[in-house]
Amino acid sequence: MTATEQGGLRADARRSTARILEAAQKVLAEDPSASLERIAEAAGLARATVHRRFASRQALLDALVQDLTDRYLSIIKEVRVRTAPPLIVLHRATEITLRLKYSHPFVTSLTPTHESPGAPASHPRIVEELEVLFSRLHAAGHITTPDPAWGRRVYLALLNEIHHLPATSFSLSLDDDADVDDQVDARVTLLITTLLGALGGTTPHREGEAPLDRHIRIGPAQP
Amino acid sequence: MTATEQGGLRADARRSTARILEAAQKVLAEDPSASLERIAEAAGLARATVHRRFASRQALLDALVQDLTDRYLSIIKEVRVRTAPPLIVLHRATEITLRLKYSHPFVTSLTPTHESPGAPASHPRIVEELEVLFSRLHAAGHITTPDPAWGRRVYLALLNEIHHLPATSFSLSLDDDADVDDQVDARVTLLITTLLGALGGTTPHREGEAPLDRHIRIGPAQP
DNA sequence: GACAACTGAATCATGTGTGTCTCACTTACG
DNA sequence: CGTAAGTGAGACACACATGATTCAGTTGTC
Repeated sequence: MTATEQGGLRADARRSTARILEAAQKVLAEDPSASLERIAEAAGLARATVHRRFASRQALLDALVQDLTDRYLSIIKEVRVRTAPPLIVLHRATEITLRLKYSHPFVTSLTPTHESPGAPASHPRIVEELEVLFSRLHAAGHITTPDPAWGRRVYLALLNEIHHLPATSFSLSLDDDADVDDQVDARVTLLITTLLGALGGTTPHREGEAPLDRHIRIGPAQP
Repeated sequence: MTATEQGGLRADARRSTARILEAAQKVLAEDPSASLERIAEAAGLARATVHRRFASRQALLDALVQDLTDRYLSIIKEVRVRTAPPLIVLHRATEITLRLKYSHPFVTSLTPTHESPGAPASHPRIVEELEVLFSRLHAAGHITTPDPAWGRRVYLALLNEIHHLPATSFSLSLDDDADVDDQVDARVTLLITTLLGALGGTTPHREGEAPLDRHIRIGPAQP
């Protein structure tokens, strides 16, 4: 059900739609105006099939967004935006979002109004979650910026930036799974450090200090 | 000479090129894939004329970039990137860049490789100036981030973000000249405050404090 | 295994943008 | 003022993406 309501379709038809969506990701990520021909080719299908599964180009794009939104909303539940400690939420949500940006590079640059640069905002529920998170961060004192909208914008901008940051900055290959995890962790940390510095009253990243450690207090008191 | 080497062209021909470039700005800013037809219309000229002045669509886009780069490089000289106090440089350069982004909204989103999101980087000399500025900021202790590339990226991202920030955040109309100045000043201040916080060891914007005052020391000592 | 569903390949229609060309006209400039 | 340069309007060729349609062959499913 991740891929936009598949009705009483036959198994191979479902496979086709999935392949098309996946291929569209890759191709459109490199060239947002790529033709359906090229998408079909990348999917190993005939162009006619693409037209059969999606009534129009726009319908395909919509399905792409829908698919991503579905995935995102289902994953983001685990983060417990309203109850978990806000810095934990920030960390986990960032990680999830970043991973999604890596696996679905195109859709994340599809925000209809480019009110935000290239982030998976747009969807009202996602924006809402963001607002909750940031008001909680503010209430907890991790953020002191008066304008909450600015805070969210900075976050999304940095998210985008950290996403496009070349891998060489972290000097690791992208093939190995473990390395990918390291990549993500390093990026998330850098992003959060930067964000809290940008918006917060705290003084982040003085040489070799892990800033989260000073903010996060979980579980029973430590002696 | 601001508009790409005009050879021995007649006066009206030069006017046409200027009109086309100006119209292209407006039209392409709203729709980057707008047809030459629409650009010609916006310029009050026939489509044929556009083709006469610019051999191809790509040539027009190149001219657009060239034009902006020329303007930018000529203005940026006044900033004295290498000699003026780095925070002053940062402030003035930001203001200039922001104004340019307002008056030339399209080209600023034309960076060929989207290595950076929508900033007027790309051109090697501009990148170079940026590097100088940031290394000076770092040397002066205003920035403590180890990775200089990340600093530049954050700056460009924030620049872009502050540019697209809706005017309502500052509650002023965009028609009056004075108001525009206020807008720019407010935005530049917010950007620099955020940037220094994000990258620096200093603690920025605690309620109602003007952060620059703590960093900038110009002229003779104050009693 | 039979039938329905799905696919591939090929064709056709349509729309749209680009770029060229011509010709009557207007405008700049010496 | 006269000539050369520039423009507007229209026609034309061309490329390319989208979308519909048809039909023979393949594949899922009951």
